[in-house]
Amino acid sequence: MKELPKISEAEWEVMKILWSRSPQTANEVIEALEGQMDWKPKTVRTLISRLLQKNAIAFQETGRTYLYYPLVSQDDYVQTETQSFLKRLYGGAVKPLLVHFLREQKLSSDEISELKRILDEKTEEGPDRDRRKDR
Amino acid sequence: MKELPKISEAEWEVMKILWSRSPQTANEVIEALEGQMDWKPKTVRTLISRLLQKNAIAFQETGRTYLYYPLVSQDDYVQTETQSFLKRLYGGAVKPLLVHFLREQKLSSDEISELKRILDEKTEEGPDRDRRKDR
DNA sequence: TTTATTAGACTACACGCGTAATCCAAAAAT
DNA sequence: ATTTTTGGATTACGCGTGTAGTCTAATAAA
Repeated sequence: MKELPKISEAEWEVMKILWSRSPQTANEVIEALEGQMDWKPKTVRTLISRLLQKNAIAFQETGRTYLYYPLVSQDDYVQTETQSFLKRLYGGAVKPLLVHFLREQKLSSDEISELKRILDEKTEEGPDRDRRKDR
Repeated sequence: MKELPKISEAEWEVMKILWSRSPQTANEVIEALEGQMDWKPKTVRTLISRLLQKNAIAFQETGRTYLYYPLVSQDDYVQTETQSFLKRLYGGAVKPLLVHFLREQKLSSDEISELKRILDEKTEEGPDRDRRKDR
């Protein structure tokens, strides 16, 4: 039940960098974002500061510079965000979203096969398992 | 390629009311939200005004009051929002999200069956169809 | 050693959003 | 006819966010 700090869209970009590798200095983060985000270095530093305030990241001091690293896991985030997104747009129901995606999106045969496999697994040992051998 | 106006979270609640039935007067919308959102009537009116400015809704004048109705479809919205959400959190890849959901969420046996059926359909006539009878 | 650079801290500022309150003209009530 | 109510328009205000710039102390360069 950890309280995940709210991370804005711009801040998210910084987090992705730190999730992909850490710890990193501000300059490394700035460099990593270069060309992809078109932000001034100061802008990135502001985002880093805000993430610090929010306790989304922390740092180890090494001499005059800091080495930043995430305090929250990307997985936790994706999980939480997905949950609220789902609630907002689909009223919390997973199935409509899945149906939507399965229908609309282009999936390769391989992907379809994999999804089927996963569904099969769930049929085997899901929590909603009906104890009969259905099918 | 229509430019969908950005709708905030609070505004979304108003939109849902109007999508569910329209046209409606401000008071009807206010009433519909009552008990569920705990907003002062003025707050709802503000949201309505902002949606007007954004051209997300419009109205027909009838005497002294207005009858509001949506200018954008919920489907378009869900579609667009889902797309950007997907991009933000899953790097645009649908499969990871689907896998995530299929794994984490509790789906009933019935739902699982339905999803399988949909996948089967896709196997039959998908655009990526590999012409072999993959078993 | 004096000067220039740089990292991080602090400050800035406009816009969107949540959350209303005030103002005004018209309609309804008295 | 005068007063009250009410719908819509306008205004308010603090917080988060995007997007930086300035200030300061310390380090690096000259």
